[in-house]
Amino acid sequence: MDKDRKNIVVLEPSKIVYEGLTSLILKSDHDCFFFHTENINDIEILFAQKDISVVFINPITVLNRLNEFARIRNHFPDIYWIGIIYSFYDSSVLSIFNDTFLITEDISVIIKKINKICKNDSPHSQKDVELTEREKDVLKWLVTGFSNKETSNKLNISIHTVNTHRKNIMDKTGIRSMSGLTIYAVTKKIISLD
Amino acid sequence: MDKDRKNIVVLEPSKIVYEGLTSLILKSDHDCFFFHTENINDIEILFAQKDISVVFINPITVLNRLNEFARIRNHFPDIYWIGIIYSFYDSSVLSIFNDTFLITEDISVIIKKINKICKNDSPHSQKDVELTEREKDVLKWLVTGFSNKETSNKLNISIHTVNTHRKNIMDKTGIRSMSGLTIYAVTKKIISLD
DNA sequence: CGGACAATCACCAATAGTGGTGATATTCAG
DNA sequence: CTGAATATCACCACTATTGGTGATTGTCCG
Repeated sequence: MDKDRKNIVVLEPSKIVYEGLTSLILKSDHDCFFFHTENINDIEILFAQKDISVVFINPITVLNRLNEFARIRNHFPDIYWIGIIYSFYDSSVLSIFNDTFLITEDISVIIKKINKICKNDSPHSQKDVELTEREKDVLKWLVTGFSNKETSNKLNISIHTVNTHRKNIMDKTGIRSMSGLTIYAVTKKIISLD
Repeated sequence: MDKDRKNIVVLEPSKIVYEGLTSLILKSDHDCFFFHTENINDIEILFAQKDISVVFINPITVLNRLNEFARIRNHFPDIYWIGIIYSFYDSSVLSIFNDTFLITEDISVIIKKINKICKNDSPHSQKDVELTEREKDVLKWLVTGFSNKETSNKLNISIHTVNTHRKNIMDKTGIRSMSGLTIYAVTKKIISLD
Protein backbone atom coordinates (compact mmCIF):
# COMPACT_ATOMS: atom_id res chain seq x y z
CA MET A 1 0.00 0.00 0.00
CA ASP A 2 1.21 3.41 -0.94
CA LYS A 3 1.95 5.46 2.10
CA ASP A 4 2.21 8.68 0.14
CA ARG A 5 -1.31 8.44 -1.16
CA LYS A 6 -3.44 11.33 -0.02
CA ASN A 7 -6.95 10.75 1.18
CA ILE A 8 -9.06 13.71 0.22
CA VAL A 9 -12.64 14.37 1.17
CA VAL A 10 -14.73 16.44 -1.22
CA LEU A 11 -17.63 18.03 0.63
CA GLU A 12 -19.64 19.28 -2.30
CA PRO A 13 -23.35 18.99 -3.08
CA SER A 14 -22.77 18.95 -6.83
CA LYS A 15 -21.84 15.59 -8.30
CA ILE A 16 -20.77 17.44 -11.41
CA VAL A 17 -18.18 19.50 -9.58
CA TYR A 18 -17.00 16.44 -7.67
CA GLU A 19 -16.60 14.43 -10.83
CA GLY A 20 -14.82 17.22 -12.65
CA LEU A 21 -12.45 18.02 -9.82
CA THR A 22 -11.42 14.46 -9.11
CA SER A 23 -11.29 13.44 -12.72
CA LEU A 24 -8.92 16.28 -13.62
CA ILE A 25 -6.68 15.67 -10.61
CA LEU A 26 -6.45 11.97 -11.37
CA LYS A 27 -5.73 12.70 -15.02
CA SER A 28 -2.77 14.74 -13.82
CA ASP A 29 -1.27 11.52 -12.57
CA HIS A 30 -1.69 12.41 -8.96
CA ASP A 31 -1.91 9.67 -6.40
CA CYS A 32 -4.98 10.68 -4.48
CA PHE A 33 -7.96 8.89 -3.16
CA PHE A 34 -11.25 10.73 -3.02
CA PHE A 35 -14.27 10.46 -0.81
CA HIS A 36 -17.42 12.27 -1.78
CA THR A 37 -19.92 13.55 0.70
CA GLU A 38 -22.68 16.06 0.16
CA ASN A 39 -23.11 17.35 3.65
CA ILE A 40 -21.18 17.82 6.83
CA ASN A 41 -23.11 15.17 8.72
CA ASP A 42 -21.20 12.30 7.16
CA ILE A 43 -17.77 13.77 7.46
CA GLU A 44 -17.05 12.57 10.96
CA ILE A 45 -17.56 8.99 9.83
CA LEU A 46 -14.85 9.50 7.26
CA PHE A 47 -12.52 11.14 9.73
CA ALA A 48 -13.08 8.31 12.16
CA GLN A 49 -12.21 5.62 9.65
CA LYS A 50 -9.75 7.18 7.26
CA ASP A 51 -6.52 9.02 7.43
CA ILE A 52 -7.86 12.20 5.88
CA SER A 53 -5.46 15.06 5.24
CA VAL A 54 -7.39 17.44 3.03
CA VAL A 55 -11.01 18.47 2.63
CA PHE A 56 -12.21 20.34 -0.43
CA ILE A 57 -15.28 22.07 0.85
CA ASN A 58 -18.08 24.05 -0.72
CA PRO A 59 -18.79 26.90 1.74
CA ILE A 60 -22.52 26.51 1.20
CA THR A 61 -22.42 23.22 3.08
CA VAL A 62 -21.46 24.96 6.32
CA LEU A 63 -22.83 28.46 5.88
CA ASN A 64 -25.75 27.89 8.20
CA ARG A 65 -23.83 25.63 10.53
CA LEU A 66 -20.72 27.57 11.33
CA ASN A 67 -20.74 26.50 14.96
CA GLU A 68 -20.78 22.87 14.07
CA PHE A 69 -18.08 23.42 11.50
CA ALA A 70 -15.92 25.16 14.10
CA ARG A 71 -16.41 22.26 16.46
CA ILE A 72 -15.35 19.74 13.81
CA ARG A 73 -12.39 21.86 12.80
CA ASN A 74 -11.20 22.08 16.35
CA HIS A 75 -11.70 18.40 16.79
CA PHE A 76 -9.54 17.56 13.77
CA PRO A 77 -6.87 20.25 13.80
CA ASP A 78 -4.55 18.45 11.36
CA ILE A 79 -6.98 18.60 8.48
CA TYR A 80 -6.44 21.17 5.77
CA TRP A 81 -9.65 22.78 4.54
CA ILE A 82 -9.75 24.19 1.01
CA GLY A 83 -12.84 26.11 -0.04
CA ILE A 84 -14.32 25.53 -3.49
CA ILE A 85 -15.46 28.96 -4.61
CA TYR A 86 -17.97 29.50 -7.34
CA SER A 87 -20.01 32.28 -5.96
CA PHE A 88 -19.50 35.42 -3.93
CA TYR A 89 -18.84 35.04 -0.25
CA ASP A 90 -18.05 37.42 2.52
CA SER A 91 -14.36 37.33 3.36
CA SER A 92 -15.21 36.47 6.94
CA VAL A 93 -16.75 33.25 5.66
CA LEU A 94 -13.78 32.39 3.52
CA SER A 95 -11.38 32.94 6.38
CA ILE A 96 -12.65 29.83 8.10
CA PHE A 97 -10.75 27.74 5.57
CA ASN A 98 -7.01 27.26 5.24
CA ASP A 99 -7.15 28.05 1.56
CA THR A 100 -9.55 28.48 -1.34
CA PHE A 101 -9.61 28.19 -5.09
CA LEU A 102 -11.93 29.47 -7.79
CA ILE A 103 -13.79 26.89 -9.77
CA THR A 104 -12.68 28.60 -12.95
CA GLU A 105 -9.03 28.22 -12.06
CA ASP A 106 -6.79 25.85 -13.89
CA ILE A 107 -6.40 22.44 -12.31
CA SER A 108 -2.65 22.99 -11.99
CA VAL A 109 -3.33 25.70 -9.42
CA ILE A 110 -5.26 23.22 -7.30
CA ILE A 111 -2.61 20.55 -7.66
CA LYS A 112 -0.01 23.04 -6.50
CA LYS A 113 -2.03 23.59 -3.37
CA ILE A 114 -2.18 19.85 -2.72
CA ASN A 115 1.55 19.51 -3.26
CA LYS A 116 2.25 22.32 -0.84
CA ILE A 117 0.29 20.53 1.85
CA CYS A 118 1.97 17.22 1.12
CA LYS A 119 5.42 18.67 1.70
CA ASN A 120 4.39 19.78 5.15
CA ASP A 121 2.93 16.42 5.87
CA SER A 122 4.80 14.35 8.39
CA PRO A 123 4.80 10.63 7.74
CA HIS A 124 3.21 9.22 10.83
CA SER A 125 3.34 5.43 10.92
CA GLN A 126 0.07 3.78 11.65
CA LYS A 127 0.48 1.08 14.24
CA ASP A 128 -0.07 -2.05 12.22
CA VAL A 129 -0.74 -4.93 14.53
CA GLU A 130 -0.76 -8.42 13.17
CA LEU A 131 -3.46 -10.86 14.10
CA THR A 132 -2.51 -14.44 14.84
CA GLU A 133 -3.62 -17.18 12.46
CA ARG A 134 -6.26 -18.34 14.88
CA GLU A 135 -7.57 -14.85 15.35
CA LYS A 136 -7.86 -14.52 11.59
CA ASP A 137 -9.76 -17.82 11.51
CA VAL A 138 -12.21 -16.54 14.05
CA LEU A 139 -12.52 -13.13 12.41
CA LYS A 140 -13.16 -14.75 9.04
CA TRP A 141 -16.27 -16.47 10.33
CA LEU A 142 -17.48 -13.63 12.50
CA VAL A 143 -17.38 -11.01 9.76
CA THR A 144 -19.04 -13.36 7.30
CA GLY A 145 -22.12 -12.98 9.43
CA PHE A 146 -21.83 -15.92 11.79
CA SER A 147 -22.55 -15.39 15.46
CA ASN A 148 -20.15 -16.28 18.24
CA LYS A 149 -21.97 -19.55 18.78
CA GLU A 150 -22.03 -20.49 15.10
CA THR A 151 -18.36 -19.65 14.80
CA SER A 152 -17.51 -21.82 17.78
CA ASN A 153 -19.31 -24.72 16.08
CA LYS A 154 -17.52 -24.14 12.80
CA LEU A 155 -14.11 -24.12 14.46
CA ASN A 156 -14.94 -26.84 17.01
CA ILE A 157 -14.01 -24.67 19.93
CA SER A 158 -16.04 -23.30 22.80
CA ILE A 159 -17.96 -20.07 22.54
CA HIS A 160 -15.76 -18.75 25.33
CA THR A 161 -12.71 -19.19 23.17
CA VAL A 162 -14.34 -17.39 20.31
CA ASN A 163 -15.19 -14.65 22.74
CA THR A 164 -11.63 -14.41 23.96
CA HIS A 165 -10.30 -14.27 20.43
CA ARG A 166 -12.83 -11.61 19.53
CA LYS A 167 -11.84 -9.58 22.55
CA ASN A 168 -8.18 -9.86 21.62
CA ILE A 169 -8.92 -8.87 18.04
CA MET A 170 -10.84 -5.82 19.20
CA ASP A 171 -8.08 -4.89 21.62
CA LYS A 172 -5.40 -5.25 18.94
CA THR A 173 -7.21 -3.36 16.22
CA GLY A 174 -9.03 -0.91 18.43
CA ILE A 175 -12.14 -1.60 16.38
CA ARG A 176 -15.09 -2.34 18.60
CA SER A 177 -17.85 -3.21 16.16
CA MET A 178 -18.44 -6.09 13.83
CA SER A 179 -19.13 -3.69 10.98
CA GLY A 180 -15.80 -2.02 11.48
CA LEU A 181 -14.09 -5.38 11.69
CA THR A 182 -15.77 -6.41 8.45
CA ILE A 183 -14.28 -3.43 6.67
CA TYR A 184 -10.96 -4.25 8.32
CA ALA A 185 -11.12 -7.86 7.19
CA VAL A 186 -11.90 -6.90 3.61
CA THR A 187 -9.16 -4.31 3.36
CA LYS A 188 -6.67 -6.68 4.98
CA LYS A 189 -7.78 -9.36 2.52
CA ILE A 190 -8.76 -11.72 5.30
CA ILE A 191 -12.05 -12.18 3.51
CA SER A 192 -13.14 -11.29 -0.02
CA LEU A 193 -16.14 -9.21 -0.95
CA ASP A 194 -17.91 -12.20 -2.53
CA MET B 1 -21.38 7.39 -37.75
CA ASP B 2 -24.27 7.14 -35.37
CA LYS B 3 -27.20 9.21 -36.51
CA ASP B 4 -28.55 9.46 -32.98
CA ARG B 5 -25.39 10.97 -31.60
CA LYS B 6 -25.97 14.41 -30.17
CA ASN B 7 -23.48 17.18 -30.53
CA ILE B 8 -23.50 19.32 -27.45
CA VAL B 9 -21.65 22.55 -26.83
CA VAL B 10 -20.68 23.39 -23.27
CA LEU B 11 -20.19 27.09 -22.83
CA GLU B 12 -18.62 27.17 -19.41
CA PRO B 13 -15.53 28.94 -18.05
CA SER B 14 -14.80 26.26 -15.47
CA LYS B 15 -12.86 23.27 -16.74
CA ILE B 16 -13.87 21.44 -13.61
CA VAL B 17 -17.56 21.81 -14.34
CA TYR B 18 -17.03 20.89 -17.99
CA GLU B 19 -15.08 17.79 -17.06
CA GLY B 20 -17.61 16.73 -14.45
CA LEU B 21 -20.64 17.29 -16.59
CA THR B 22 -19.32 15.50 -19.66
CA SER B 23 -17.70 12.71 -17.70
CA LEU B 24 -20.91 11.88 -15.86
CA ILE B 25 -23.04 11.98 -18.99
CA LEU B 26 -20.63 9.72 -20.85
CA LYS B 27 -20.51 7.35 -17.88
CA SER B 28 -24.27 7.04 -18.15
CA ASP B 29 -23.71 5.35 -21.47
CA HIS B 30 -25.05 8.25 -23.42
CA ASP B 31 -23.95 8.78 -26.95
CA CYS B 32 -22.96 12.42 -26.98
CA PHE B 33 -20.15 14.43 -28.38
CA PHE B 34 -19.01 17.50 -26.52
CA PHE B 35 -17.38 20.73 -27.55
CA HIS B 36 -15.97 22.98 -24.90
CA THR B 37 -15.79 26.72 -25.23
CA GLU B 38 -15.24 29.30 -22.56
CA ASN B 39 -16.88 32.26 -24.21
CA ILE B 40 -19.58 33.12 -26.66
CA ASN B 41 -17.26 34.40 -29.37
CA ASP B 42 -16.36 30.96 -30.59
CA ILE B 43 -19.82 29.53 -30.59
CA GLU B 44 -20.91 30.64 -34.05
CA ILE B 45 -17.96 28.87 -35.60
CA LEU B 46 -19.09 25.65 -33.93
CA PHE B 47 -22.64 26.14 -35.08
CA ALA B 48 -21.45 26.63 -38.62
CA GLN B 49 -19.26 23.55 -38.66
CA LYS B 50 -21.16 21.05 -36.54
CA ASP B 51 -24.69 19.91 -36.23
CA ILE B 52 -25.28 21.24 -32.75
CA SER B 53 -28.57 20.53 -31.02
CA VAL B 54 -27.96 21.57 -27.42
CA VAL B 55 -25.88 24.17 -25.61
CA PHE B 56 -25.18 23.91 -21.92
CA ILE B 57 -24.49 27.48 -20.97
CA ASN B 58 -23.24 29.23 -17.87
CA PRO B 59 -25.26 32.46 -17.61
CA ILE B 60 -22.18 34.39 -16.56
CA THR B 61 -20.81 34.06 -20.09
CA VAL B 62 -23.63 36.15 -21.52
CA LEU B 63 -24.68 38.33 -18.60
CA ASN B 64 -22.98 41.41 -19.96
CA ARG B 65 -23.74 40.59 -23.56
CA LEU B 66 -27.43 39.91 -23.58
CA ASN B 67 -27.99 41.67 -26.87
CA GLU B 68 -25.42 39.58 -28.63
CA PHE B 69 -26.85 36.44 -27.08
CA ALA B 70 -30.35 37.38 -28.31
CA ARG B 71 -28.99 37.85 -31.80
CA ILE B 72 -27.31 34.44 -31.81
CA ARG B 73 -30.38 32.78 -30.41
CA ASN B 74 -32.56 34.24 -33.07
CA HIS B 75 -30.09 33.21 -35.70
CA PHE B 76 -30.10 29.59 -34.57
CA PRO B 77 -33.68 29.02 -33.43
CA ASP B 78 -33.41 25.20 -33.41
CA ILE B 79 -30.80 25.13 -30.73
CA TYR B 80 -31.89 24.28 -27.22
CA TRP B 81 -30.17 26.35 -24.54
CA ILE B 82 -29.85 24.88 -21.08
CA GLY B 83 -28.51 27.10 -18.31
CA ILE B 84 -25.99 25.70 -15.84
CA ILE B 85 -27.02 27.25 -12.56
CA TYR B 86 -24.69 27.41 -9.60
CA SER B 87 -25.35 30.81 -8.25
CA PHE B 88 -28.29 33.12 -7.78
CA TYR B 89 -29.69 34.80 -10.84
CA ASP B 90 -32.63 37.01 -11.48
CA SER B 91 -35.47 35.07 -13.05
CA SER B 92 -35.45 37.49 -15.98
CA VAL B 93 -31.94 36.31 -16.78
CA LEU B 94 -32.85 32.67 -16.53
CA SER B 95 -35.84 33.10 -18.83
CA ILE B 96 -33.55 33.64 -21.78
CA PHE B 97 -32.81 29.90 -21.79
CA ASN B 98 -35.08 27.08 -22.80
CA ASP B 99 -34.33 25.25 -19.61
CA THR B 100 -31.94 25.22 -16.68
CA PHE B 101 -30.56 22.80 -14.19
CA LEU B 102 -28.90 23.20 -10.85
CA ILE B 103 -25.31 22.07 -10.61
CA THR B 104 -26.28 20.12 -7.52
CA GLU B 105 -28.87 18.13 -9.35
CA ASP B 106 -28.39 14.50 -10.13
CA ILE B 107 -26.98 13.74 -13.54
CA SER B 108 -30.08 11.73 -14.33
CA VAL B 109 -32.09 14.94 -14.27
CA ILE B 110 -29.82 16.44 -16.88
CA ILE B 111 -29.93 13.34 -19.01
CA LYS B 112 -33.70 13.41 -18.86
CA LYS B 113 -33.60 16.93 -20.23
CA ILE B 114 -31.40 15.78 -23.11
CA ASN B 115 -33.69 12.88 -23.81
CA LYS B 116 -36.75 15.08 -23.77
CA ILE B 117 -35.22 17.34 -26.36
CA CYS B 118 -34.24 14.48 -28.60
CA LYS B 119 -37.57 12.72 -28.09
CA ASN B 120 -35.73 9.54 -27.35
CA ASP B 121 -37.17 9.21 -23.91
CA SER B 122 -37.05 5.51 -23.29
CA PRO B 123 -39.22 4.38 -20.38
CA HIS B 124 -36.83 2.06 -18.64
CA SER B 125 -38.55 1.31 -15.37
CA GLN B 126 -35.96 -0.86 -13.73
CA LYS B 127 -38.12 -2.36 -10.98
CA ASP B 128 -35.49 -1.72 -8.34
CA VAL B 129 -36.94 -2.52 -4.97
CA GLU B 130 -34.29 -0.41 -3.37
CA LEU B 131 -33.88 1.03 0.08
CA THR B 132 -35.40 4.41 0.83
CA GLU B 133 -33.13 7.39 1.37
CA ARG B 134 -33.75 7.29 5.09
CA GLU B 135 -33.00 3.60 5.22
CA LYS B 136 -29.75 4.28 3.44
CA ASP B 137 -28.98 7.02 5.96
CA VAL B 138 -29.51 4.63 8.81
CA LEU B 139 -27.61 1.83 7.11
CA LYS B 140 -24.69 4.14 6.43
CA TRP B 141 -24.16 4.77 10.12
CA LEU B 142 -24.92 1.27 11.28
CA VAL B 143 -22.44 -0.42 8.96
CA THR B 144 -19.80 2.14 9.75
CA GLY B 145 -19.74 0.68 13.21
CA PHE B 146 -22.16 2.87 15.08
CA SER B 147 -24.65 1.21 17.38
CA ASN B 148 -28.38 1.71 17.19
CA LYS B 149 -28.20 4.28 19.95
CA GLU B 150 -25.29 6.17 18.41
CA THR B 151 -27.05 6.19 15.07
CA SER B 152 -30.21 7.54 16.63
CA ASN B 153 -28.18 10.37 18.13
CA LYS B 154 -26.45 11.14 14.85
CA LEU B 155 -29.74 11.30 12.96
CA ASN B 156 -31.66 12.95 15.78
CA ILE B 157 -34.31 10.29 15.84
CA SER B 158 -35.35 7.81 18.48
CA ILE B 159 -33.62 4.47 18.86
CA HIS B 160 -36.98 2.89 18.11
CA THR B 161 -37.03 4.49 14.70
CA VAL B 162 -33.52 3.30 13.97
CA ASN B 163 -34.68 -0.13 15.00
CA THR B 164 -37.69 0.02 12.70
CA HIS B 165 -35.54 1.13 9.79
CA ARG B 166 -33.04 -1.63 10.53
CA LYS B 167 -35.80 -4.20 10.62
CA ASN B 168 -37.18 -2.95 7.31
CA ILE B 169 -33.70 -3.03 5.77
CA MET B 170 -33.18 -6.59 6.94
CA ASP B 171 -36.62 -7.59 5.66
CA LYS B 172 -36.03 -5.98 2.29
CA THR B 173 -32.56 -7.37 1.76
CA GLY B 174 -33.03 -10.64 3.57
CA ILE B 175 -29.67 -10.06 5.22
CA ARG B 176 -29.83 -10.56 8.95
CA SER B 177 -26.37 -9.65 10.19
CA MET B 178 -24.52 -6.38 10.36
CA SER B 179 -21.52 -7.96 8.68
CA GLY B 180 -23.66 -9.04 5.76
CA LEU B 181 -25.23 -5.61 5.56
CA THR B 182 -21.78 -4.07 5.55
CA ILE B 183 -20.83 -6.11 2.51
CA TYR B 184 -24.18 -5.17 0.97
CA ALA B 185 -23.61 -1.49 1.63
CA VAL B 186 -20.17 -1.65 0.06
CA THR B 187 -21.27 -3.49 -3.06
CA LYS B 188 -24.27 -1.18 -3.44
CA LYS B 189 -21.93 1.78 -3.01
CA ILE B 190 -23.88 3.10 -0.06
CA ILE B 191 -20.57 3.32 1.76
CA SER B 192 -17.07 3.15 0.41
CA LEU B 193 -14.58 0.51 1.42
CA ASP B 194 -11.76 2.88 2.05
C1' DC C 1 -61.36 11.12 -1.45
C1' DG C 2 -58.73 6.66 -0.20
C1' DG C 3 -54.91 3.67 -0.30
C1' DA C 4 -49.96 2.96 -0.48
C1' DC C 5 -45.82 4.23 1.32
C1' DA C 6 -42.54 6.56 4.16
C1' DA C 7 -40.96 8.08 8.54
C1' DT C 8 -41.59 8.37 13.11
C1' DC C 9 -42.28 6.31 17.88
C1' DA C 10 -43.38 2.56 21.58
C1' DC C 11 -43.49 -1.90 24.36
C1' DC C 12 -41.98 -6.52 25.11
C1' DA C 13 -39.35 -10.86 25.47
C1' DA C 14 -35.66 -13.62 24.08
C1' DT C 15 -31.18 -13.86 22.61
C1' DA C 16 -26.55 -12.17 21.74
C1' DG C 17 -22.67 -9.34 22.46
C1' DT C 18 -19.34 -6.80 25.45
C1' DG C 19 -15.83 -6.46 28.80
C1' DG C 20 -13.93 -7.62 33.02
C1' DT C 21 -12.02 -11.17 35.91
C1' DG C 22 -9.75 -15.34 36.10
C1' DA C 23 -7.43 -20.34 34.65
C1' DT C 24 -4.51 -24.10 32.14
C1' DA C 25 -1.58 -26.06 28.50
C1' DT C 26 1.71 -25.69 24.70
C1' DT C 27 5.32 -23.78 22.07
C1' DC C 28 9.34 -21.36 21.22
C1' DA C 29 13.11 -18.07 21.65
C1' DG C 30 16.73 -16.22 24.65
C1' DC D 1 15.19 -23.23 32.26
C1' DT D 2 12.28 -19.21 32.05
C1' DG D 3 9.22 -16.02 30.32
C1' DA D 4 6.45 -14.45 26.52
C1' DA D 5 3.09 -15.49 23.32
C1' DT D 6 -0.61 -18.31 21.83
C1' DA D 7 -4.70 -21.05 22.24
C1' DT D 8 -7.95 -22.88 24.95
C1' DC D 9 -11.85 -22.58 28.50
C1' DA D 10 -15.00 -20.39 32.30
C1' DC D 11 -17.95 -17.11 35.09
C1' DC D 12 -20.33 -12.83 35.77
C1' DA D 13 -22.69 -8.41 35.04
C1' DC D 14 -24.23 -5.30 31.98
C1' DT D 15 -25.82 -3.64 27.59
C1' DA D 16 -27.32 -4.23 22.95
C1' DT D 17 -29.57 -6.50 19.39
C1' DT D 18 -33.29 -8.96 17.36
C1' DG D 19 -37.93 -9.69 16.03
C1' DG D 20 -42.51 -9.53 17.08
C1' DT D 21 -46.59 -6.59 18.09
C1' DG D 22 -48.67 -2.28 17.59
C1' DA D 23 -49.49 3.16 16.56
C1' DT D 24 -49.54 8.06 14.33
C1' DT D 25 -48.39 11.40 10.94
C1' DG D 26 -47.61 13.17 6.39
C1' DT D 27 -47.13 12.85 1.36
C1' DC D 28 -48.00 11.40 -3.10
C1' DC D 29 -50.85 9.55 -6.65
C1' DG D 30 -54.87 7.83 -9.11
